[in-house]
Amino acid sequence: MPRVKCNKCDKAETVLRSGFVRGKQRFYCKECNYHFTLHHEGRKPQGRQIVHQTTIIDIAKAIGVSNSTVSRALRNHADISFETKEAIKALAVKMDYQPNLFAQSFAKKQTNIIGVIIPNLETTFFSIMLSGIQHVANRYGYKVMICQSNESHKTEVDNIQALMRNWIDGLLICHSLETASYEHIKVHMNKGIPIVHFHRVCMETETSKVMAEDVKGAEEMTDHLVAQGCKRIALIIGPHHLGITVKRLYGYQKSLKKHGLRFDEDLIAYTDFTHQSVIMHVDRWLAMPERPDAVFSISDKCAIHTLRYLKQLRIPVPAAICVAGFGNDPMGEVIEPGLTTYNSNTLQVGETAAQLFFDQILSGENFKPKTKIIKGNIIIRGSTIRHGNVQDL
Amino acid sequence: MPRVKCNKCDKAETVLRSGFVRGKQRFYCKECNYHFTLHHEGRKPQGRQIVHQTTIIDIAKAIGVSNSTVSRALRNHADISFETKEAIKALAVKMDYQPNLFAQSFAKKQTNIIGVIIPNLETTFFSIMLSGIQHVANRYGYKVMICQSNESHKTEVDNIQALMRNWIDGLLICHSLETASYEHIKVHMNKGIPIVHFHRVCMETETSKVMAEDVKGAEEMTDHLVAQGCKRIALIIGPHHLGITVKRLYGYQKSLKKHGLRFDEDLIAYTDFTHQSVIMHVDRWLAMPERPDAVFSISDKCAIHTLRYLKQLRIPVPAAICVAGFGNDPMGEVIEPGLTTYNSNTLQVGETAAQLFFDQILSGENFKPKTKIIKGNIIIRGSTIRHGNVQDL
DNA sequence: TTCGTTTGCACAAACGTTTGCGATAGCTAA
DNA sequence: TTAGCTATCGCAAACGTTTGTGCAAACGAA
Repeated sequence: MPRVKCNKCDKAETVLRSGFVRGKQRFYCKECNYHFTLHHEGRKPQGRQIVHQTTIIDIAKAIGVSNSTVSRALRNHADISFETKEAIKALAVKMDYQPNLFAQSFAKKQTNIIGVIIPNLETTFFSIMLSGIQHVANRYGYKVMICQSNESHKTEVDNIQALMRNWIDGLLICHSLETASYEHIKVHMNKGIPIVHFHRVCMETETSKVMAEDVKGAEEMTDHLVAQGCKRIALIIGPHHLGITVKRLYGYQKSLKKHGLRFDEDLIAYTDFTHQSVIMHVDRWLAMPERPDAVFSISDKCAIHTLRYLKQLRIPVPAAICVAGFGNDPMGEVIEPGLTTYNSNTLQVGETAAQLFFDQILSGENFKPKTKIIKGNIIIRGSTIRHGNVQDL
Repeated sequence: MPRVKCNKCDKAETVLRSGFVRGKQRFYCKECNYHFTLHHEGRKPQGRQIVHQTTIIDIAKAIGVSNSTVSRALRNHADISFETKEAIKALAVKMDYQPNLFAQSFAKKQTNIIGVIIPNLETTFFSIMLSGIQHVANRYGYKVMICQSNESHKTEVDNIQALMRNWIDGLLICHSLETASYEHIKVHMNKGIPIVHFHRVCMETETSKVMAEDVKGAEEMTDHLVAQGCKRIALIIGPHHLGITVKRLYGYQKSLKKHGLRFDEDLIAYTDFTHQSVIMHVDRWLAMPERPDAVFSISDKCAIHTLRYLKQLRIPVPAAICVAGFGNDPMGEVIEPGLTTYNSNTLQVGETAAQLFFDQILSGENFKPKTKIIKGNIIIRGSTIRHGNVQDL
């Protein structure tokens, strides 16, 4: 018989062993018909054992007030007397109190975190937009949580799902190339979490949107190429379903029409912006009986691929073929000849996206989604200058 | 007399008005000596009114078990019977249950968020490392919260402070240029939150570190320049206190010594990596009676500034001056002549940094900080090739 | 005085999940 | 049978903060 006393009757002779539960010896008191295990200490703290941080409760105990008073004092609530406030604040500093933002967010149901989904981080274009978002967010005391979709629709959906699980106060998204359906966005439209689209926007949803001057920019660029004497202007665009594809194609067509040039479907390359797909189309064009005399890409990255490939083939740029891009990638300034491009003010696109989010949460119920077009300007460099003395604008 | 009944004695005739409290009429019952205000509904939910998300409690009520059972069922705990588990899981799907990660983290005192502090996002070099971190983190189910220090020490300190307020499970940091003291890191060393340094590391702390082959890379590059016939090799480095400055300078000196070349302090440029500071030093060098015949920059960005500036001055590269960089910035491949550089496997640096964090949390108490050196390789391009037929390695 | 008002603080619920342990019904082996 | 076990589930604390409201004391005016 074990020498253990029953928790109820305090007798030892009626206690029997009663198996194990979760690895601990269990006992049974016949008289009380009572099962129990031994445990000496109280409830143990669980989870990773982190060094104890000073809490509001610690301060409250130390100074002899309630924790609500401490909470209000630290937040300068009017209900607390000046003296109490000062005493509490001083003690908080002395005890190195750091508010547990986590508990705070939990209580307020507000995280002060914005989720951002972008195709990837390595592309300068996207990282610059991201930087713009970050700066504005920081100004409002918000943190930014970033997910990369890697241009995969599935990853994008997964990321949204993860972010939306009560993490974020808002979502800023630039869709992946693959994304053609927007159900994953619509599902979250009624949850009260503001969603802002930027760069690659979705026209099907009632969300705020930020984009470049896609139509005007493409039109201006095509105008410029025509002015340089180009008559067969090839166009590198993205997938059919992409907004910027549609809009920049429209601007291009508008310009052609204006100048009485024929639109040739064969000069359009729907790509996924990869090196491979660009080269394929350039090869195709070069094999045509009537070669294009200009290539306009709606992405600087692809324009640079084209430019380098043409140089590799010893085809003179701009003499034989002009090359123009869109987006003002820093690399366009370094390559030779310099790449003519449209400066779409990438940083400002990011900043505006974040700003629209704050507009929305600050205006509350009666907010109507806004669409902002960020003004840009054409930058003319060597890759399109045929008759000299054209200055950078 | 107001027609209001006392909450205690239920009489109306003894009740008097008793001022206003927080904008609401207050009453007082003479007989009970009891103050009260009227309020009809119960406690209202506060904070931003978000659409109600299904919680564990909802499921528990719907199916008639306790919430602990639901929690365990969803996490596949052994204590729950197969049938119950299946029923709960099915209902969870049906009710579109999304676990509140926030409450989860709060209860477990673990956020599954890694904080990352980098100088900025626009620089390709950093955004690539960041991407590496992200990919590894995602593999482990962690999210990444990013802060930019903008090369400012104060911002860096502020960011750490903010992140450390119970937000993050770990901190990955690449110090700002200004950072020369590491007190802000040491303060957090004993909080049980793993800290990993990458790229710009801190040698004063017992933290895990990831860096490139700084000494060997600089030495190899200098060797290469010497092999090209260069005898006066100028060096662009960062501030004195920076680890990569010290180590790459050391590698450079090692090579000079090996080849019997004199070390000339005048050929060393301590910069802050800005365009301006680079140009200043290049001007200084060009004005010297004995001009350098090579410029080696420990940052590709500065090497590119140099290269472009020399081209602008019509100084032939590499014929008059060779230019070499470090870091394998994609731009080095595009510029003409191509920039010789040291490929430090930036992506892998980021990946390894994240991996070291997971190594640490997985190994628990008995973890010893590790230092990993990421192997790199020299990439030889036109900017340093003087006697032809040197192949890319 | 005495009623009416303000000031300053305390109490406790609420947030959603995890988890240590209690507890019972039913099962198994002696 | 019955003592000893196991399988399943419930209860309630704990996490740290915010916030609606109760309430006593001080204060002011009639």
